[in-house]
Amino acid sequence: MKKTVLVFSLLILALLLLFQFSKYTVISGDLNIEYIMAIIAIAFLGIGIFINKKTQKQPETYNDQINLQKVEELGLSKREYEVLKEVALGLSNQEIAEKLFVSESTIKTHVSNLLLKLNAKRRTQAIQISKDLNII
Amino acid sequence: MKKTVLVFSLLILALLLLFQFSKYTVISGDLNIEYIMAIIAIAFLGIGIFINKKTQKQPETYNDQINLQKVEELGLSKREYEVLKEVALGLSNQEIAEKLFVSESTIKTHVSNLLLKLNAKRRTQAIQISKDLNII
DNA sequence: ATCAATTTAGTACTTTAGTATGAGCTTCAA
DNA sequence: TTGAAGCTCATACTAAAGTACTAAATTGAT
Repeated sequence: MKKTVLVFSLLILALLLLFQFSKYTVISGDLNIEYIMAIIAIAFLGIGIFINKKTQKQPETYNDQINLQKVEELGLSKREYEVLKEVALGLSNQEIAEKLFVSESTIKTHVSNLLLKLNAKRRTQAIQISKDLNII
Repeated sequence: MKKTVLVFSLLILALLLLFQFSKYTVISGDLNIEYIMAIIAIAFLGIGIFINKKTQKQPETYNDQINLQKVEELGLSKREYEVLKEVALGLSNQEIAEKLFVSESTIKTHVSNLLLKLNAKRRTQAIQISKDLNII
């Protein structure tokens, strides 16, 4: 945000300076009007490209966005989904329990339910299925 | 390539048209020079952004090639690497054993060794680490 | 307010995973 | 040919994961 403001401020400044410059040169007759036009055109073409580059986000993950709709379709509850993500991180039930401040029993229950909903036999399979469905 | 030629042709055409237009308006005194400058600036700013968008390539998959060199660095044997891939598919030791026509003991040995080499505590963690290292 | 779903947690159990160790067999390079 | 490395397998463990219940507290919508 701050960068955007800065860039636009500089842009406006550049525009104003160009106005002054063009006015001066036209009046004094030093330069042909075509040259000024060309300079402005090229300069702003460059600025346009520059701005675009800067504001362009890294596309990285636009094709593997997490499909939250699928999560709902599967009937995964908020907590189950949360646990699933921890499982995929490679944590044990005990570690997940500590991370989420609940007992290991609770995590076991969640994992068990989540395996049913994902139609997986093991947590490793659940990870594989989840990746295929783009939900993690 | 064809598109690039087309875009640049249109650009040059636009530039020439602008020159003619500006010359006409300056001579006839219809418009203030500042307005013309502003129009040119904005127009070429837009063109710059447009060109940049069009020429931007999709980075797709240059970062997820399997890094076999890393496999060697880790000291993973051929068989261990094979087992690792099956583990990542979500198979149990028994299932992997059947798939590779060996006993479950053998798979357990391989998995145990592979966890050591990957510095993982569990197979799920091994999957996560392997994905990070781009070896699966 | 009430009902359904969610979250929590427990017990008791079975299954799977993982460790440690020893050992036979094969392969391949020094 | 000897030795290191890799693959195989076994036994005997311990640890972790997963199942099958039951049940209480919480939350959210009708």
